[in-house]
Amino acid sequence: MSAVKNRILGATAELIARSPDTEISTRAVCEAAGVSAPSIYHYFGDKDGLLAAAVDFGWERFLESKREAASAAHDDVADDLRAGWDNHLQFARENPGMYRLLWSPAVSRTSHAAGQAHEMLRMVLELGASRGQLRVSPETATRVVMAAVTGAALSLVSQPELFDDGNFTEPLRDAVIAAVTVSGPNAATSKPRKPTDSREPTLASTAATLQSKLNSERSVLTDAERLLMQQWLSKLADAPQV
Amino acid sequence: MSAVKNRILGATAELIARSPDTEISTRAVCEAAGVSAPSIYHYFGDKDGLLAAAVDFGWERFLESKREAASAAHDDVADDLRAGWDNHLQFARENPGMYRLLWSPAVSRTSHAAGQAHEMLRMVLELGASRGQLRVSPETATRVVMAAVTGAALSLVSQPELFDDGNFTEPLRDAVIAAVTVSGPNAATSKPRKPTDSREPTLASTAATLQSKLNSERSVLTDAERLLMQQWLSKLADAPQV
DNA sequence: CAAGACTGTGTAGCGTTGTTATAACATCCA
DNA sequence: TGGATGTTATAACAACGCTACACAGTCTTG
Repeated sequence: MSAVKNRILGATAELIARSPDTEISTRAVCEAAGVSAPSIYHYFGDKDGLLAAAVDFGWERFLESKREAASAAHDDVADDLRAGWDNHLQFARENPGMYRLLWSPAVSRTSHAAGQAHEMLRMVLELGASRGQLRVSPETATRVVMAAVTGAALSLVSQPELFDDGNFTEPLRDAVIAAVTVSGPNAATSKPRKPTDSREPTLASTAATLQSKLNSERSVLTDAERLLMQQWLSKLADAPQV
Repeated sequence: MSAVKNRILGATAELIARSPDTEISTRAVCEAAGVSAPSIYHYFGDKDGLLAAAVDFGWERFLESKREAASAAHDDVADDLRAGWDNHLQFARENPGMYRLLWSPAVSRTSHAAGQAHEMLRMVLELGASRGQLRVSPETATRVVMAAVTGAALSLVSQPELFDDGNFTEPLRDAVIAAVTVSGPNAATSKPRKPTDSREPTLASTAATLQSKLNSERSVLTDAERLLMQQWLSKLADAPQV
């Protein structure tokens, strides 16, 4: 690949990472890369082609760095799914600008990154299906997991003020994985949920109930007591069930 | 509201719906609405303001038409979640352009639609939590459900070639709902230590339930935290109901 | 009733954007 | 050496978001 092409790609990636609103101009790319306008169009056709190439570039580098660790190394497909989910979220956190670009109307049709991720996930799931570890078809499982993880990632990078604190990705991840896989022989090592009699409230659900009641009703506690208690109730309500 | 403002808003909505790539120009809006450029800036400040207003407009109309049907009409919060989920997906399917716009970098910071949806969901979930139907805190449940449904909706409207056929949204929906709620329509009626006439657990009864569970099960709290919490739970459980 | 203030709209134009026609430059094979 | 090919720069175009300014309508105020 041409050195100039790589320089343009690198400059674009850096500008995307810097720009908070993911809106960069071709002229800024030219200045940063030390080339002039027509070079971009010579190599990438148009602006969308450049952005798509930059997204593919970043995505590919990330996948490359994680491929050996992530790809189908486990006996239980649930472990593969967990690893893939976490990697996906890691990429989104480290490259928020590029991740949002992936869903930009113009780019999403020209970039191959999303399709690649989809395809990789499907292969992992088909392997799991061949072992009888899937509760639904590999196609459906791919769509379910992919939609959930992209939703989690986009929420994180796109509305951090609503989603950043707290830990909502793990419950979602485990719920999705539990929904598409059968609990295999190794399910003991990975506990999505404690199999309880579901009509009986759990420690966590009771804590959640008390939490809301404590907010809405007057009680004998002082304000300071109530505040500290709310913190602990949150911990209890969101803690993984033991 | 000014008639001209509404005309601009309607023209913008129609252009968004027509344009496949969600990229419209202010000049096209002017021509379609029969006004000239400065009017847009007089009413909406800038282009992002116009787009955000258009998204809010469409979103608000959708919410209005569905509000009475969706809002907390059921005894089981899981039914509310199912209805809300389906409504959310319906809006995305009917207004794909606007839905994608909701996640556009510039618009998502100026539009209130996403925040409104988040808030409505949180209120539904807090009501469910007060009935003891939630497995996690309302905040976490809101984030989990919201991330999942937006992921499903965005996948549908943004990559229909990968997601449109087949039915992946229902498994995802049910998995998420099962993960954040306790199952069973009467999950709230499990026996507290201090039984009351009402089928709904009281603040005192919930505190008592948590107290016993906190003693018998391991939790994430330290010993000191648990001890102090037990004292406060005793106060709550024994306090006269207000 | 008249004068001014305010609001809303149109005209014209600014600066910037994505994009391209054209030409100069370098490199390589004959 | 000489053209053929691939790559880069100059300059410019059309369309864009946006705004300064002037004019028309309505409302307040004396």
